[in-house]
Order: sequence, then structure tokens, then C-alpha cells
Amino acid sequence: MPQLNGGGGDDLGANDEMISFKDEGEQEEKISENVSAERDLDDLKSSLVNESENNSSSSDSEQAERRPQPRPDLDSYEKTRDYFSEALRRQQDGGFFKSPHYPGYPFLMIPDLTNPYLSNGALSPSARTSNKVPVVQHAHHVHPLTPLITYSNEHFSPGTPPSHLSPEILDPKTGIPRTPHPSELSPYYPLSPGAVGQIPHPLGWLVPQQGQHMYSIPPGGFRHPYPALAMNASMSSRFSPHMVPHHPHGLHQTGIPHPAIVSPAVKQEPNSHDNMSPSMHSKSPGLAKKEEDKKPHIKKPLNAFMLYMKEMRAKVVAECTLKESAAINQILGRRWHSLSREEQAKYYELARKERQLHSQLYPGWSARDNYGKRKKRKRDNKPDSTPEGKGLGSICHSIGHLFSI
DNA sequence: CATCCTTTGAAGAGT
DNA sequence: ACTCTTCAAAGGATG
Repeated sequence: MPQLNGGGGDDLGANDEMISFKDEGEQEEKISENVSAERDLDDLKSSLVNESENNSSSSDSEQAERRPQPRPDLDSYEKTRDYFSEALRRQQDGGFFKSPHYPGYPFLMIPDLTNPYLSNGALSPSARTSNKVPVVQHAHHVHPLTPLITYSNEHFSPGTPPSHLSPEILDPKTGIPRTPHPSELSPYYPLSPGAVGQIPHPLGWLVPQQGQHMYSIPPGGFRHPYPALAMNASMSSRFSPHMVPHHPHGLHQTGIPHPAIVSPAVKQEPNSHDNMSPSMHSKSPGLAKKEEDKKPHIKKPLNAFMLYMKEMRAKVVAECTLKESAAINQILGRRWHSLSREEQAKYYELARKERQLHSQLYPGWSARDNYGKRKKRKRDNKPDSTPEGKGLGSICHSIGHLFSI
């Protein structure tokens, strides 16, 4: 069941969030920073090489550090780097996680004044309805158009130990030790009804002054109206009117269309009038089908790893001078595992925001809507695809020469 | 030109 | 309840 009613229980929370890949070696910390790119990449390289023999990534606990400093020649990367990346970086620099009150769960929620979308919290008290959260209001760095979501700190209180601190489990696929995620995360996002209209997109696309978008925007932008913001009944009933700006053209309140919307001009035929939420279609088959074709393609919200990839890809590409996404993704996958819990937490958090916002924007949307939209790719289990062809071996080979170690 | 590759995670579908 | 499948991004490779 699609999340929608955050109200109920487990809204968008990923029950699987916060995976702990690095058991005990966690604290090896990054502050020491600059575990240089070479080190990092070297680790990656070696792990890639070793992967086939042992997935248990024990070595992962070693490298913990991700980011080498940006190289001067990364201007192109800098250029394309979106606001999201910047925000994340600032979080780190700003010590967002530096002093976790809650050791096991240093988690997010601690607003950072420098973070454009974690700060500025300020939902009016009235907007905060039942949902707890002492929201910190930050006067500065508050973009007028990006007020904040309220989060609950409750769950991060020392009184509620994160479940992921429990014994780890092995990922069946990778053999990498994992720890269950706190399922109680979900309720953290009690968006008060009135707050919905104020939801800032957690990511860059929403920040006009940056001119960067989290998602690639089709040429011509998202001019097409999309269902959710066209104010369907469910929204208007849930949101207080004054909080819900009307955007006749389907733009976000900032005037920036949500990136999840793919303009029909791009993916599907253009449409002229309103769209109902997918679940509202109950017309004759033929008609429904046509309507379906007309509907703009609403993409799935990005998950934590996708967000991470989006941010880091350019970096990896720059470092590796490698462009092949498959290879890049492998590297990123390894890096992802090498991230500390705190670092991953940031992305899980962003992903959750993303999902939440997505569900607010497209109340009727379901992942099912996109099923079959792509060509079925049937790669039967990849297990045997290792040695030959484009297996890990070739990947390693392809990136091997890039790491001069 | 369309699809594959490759990754993780979320969610729907199927058993 | 559990497992399997699909789709999110991305860009070179491939048929």
C-alpha cells in the first residue's frame, strides 16, 4: 500500500533504513579526513578485486572515509553539482553529525543552521499539530520559499535505542553484515496537515537561486501540469487552504516543478488538461488506457543510495576519468557500504524526505503506476555473470588502471 | 534507437 | 510472511 497517509502508521519510513555495514570498526573516523582519494580508491579497487571471493567486506570497516578533497580540475563537477550535494557537504563541514547526543543514533534531525533544507524549520506552532517535535526555528538562511518540514526528535532521544544497534545480520546477497533499520523511523515525519504546503523539497531542485536541480529536467522544463499539485480532492481536504498554494500549472510552490515529473512531452504525449491521480481512474478500459498514456510520468522518488549516487557520481567520474555508469555504480556501491552510519543516515533521511514530499505531491501515486513502463529487462540472476563478459572482473579491469596503486 | 549494464533501496506482485 | 520483480539515475556499450 502506497504510503499516502502518513497519518497512519508507518508512513514512508523505510523499515530497512540505516544499514550498518561496518560493524565495530565504525568509529574509525573520517575527521581525520582525507583519507585521500588514493586510499579510498585503492580500497575500492581491492575490494572490487576481492569481491568475488569474499563479499563480507570486512575491509570496508577500514576505509570509512569517503571524500577526498575536490580537485581543482573538478570545476565541471562543481558546476554540475547540485544544491543537494552542497547541502550535504555543508552538513558535514558544519559538524552536523559531529556531536551526536545519541551515540548509536547520531542521526539527522539535528538542524544545521547552514543547511538550507534542514534548517529554517519553522513551521508555525499551529502547523505542528500533534506531532511532537520541538522544531528549531532558524532565522537565518531561511529561504522564503523553503520553509521546513518538521521532524521529530523524539525517536532520537536516548530513551529509544535504535534497533539497528542490534546484532547485525548478513546481507543475503552480499554477505555484508547489516543491521536492521529502525522501523520506528517512519513516524518521524508527521507532517502536520498545514505544513504540507510548506514542504520544501529536501533537495536542490527546489532551490531556485541555485539554479541546479536535483533531477535532470527535460528541455523546456516541466511545463505540464501534474495531478497532485493540481489540487486534487485528497490534497485539499488534507491541507489547510491557506497553506496550499495553488499552482495552476503544476509547479511546485516555488514555481519549480517537481523533478519526479517527467514532462509528457518527453516521455509521453502531451496532455492538455488535468490529470487525476492514477488511482482515480475508473473509466472504460480503452479510455482509461488513453488517459493513462496522457498522464505525465511520475517517477519514483529516489532512495538513499540513488541520492548518494547522484551526488557522488560526478566525483567518481572525475577521479576515475571513467564514464561507464555500470562501473561507476559498482564503485559507488562499494563506497556506499564504506560509509559510516552517520553518513548513510543523511541519505536515508533525505530519501525519506523525498518520499514524503513525493507522497504529498502525488497522493494517489503508486509505484505500481510505473510498472511496465520500462522495457522489461530480464536479466536472470546475475550470479553467473561474473567471470565473463561484463562481470566484476572486467569492471575491475576497466577501473584498475585508473587507480595508480 | 532501444536496451543492457550496474548499484541499493522502496514498494508492488506473487507465492 | 516471505521472496521476487520492477524502477528509480546514468552514460557508455551493444544489438
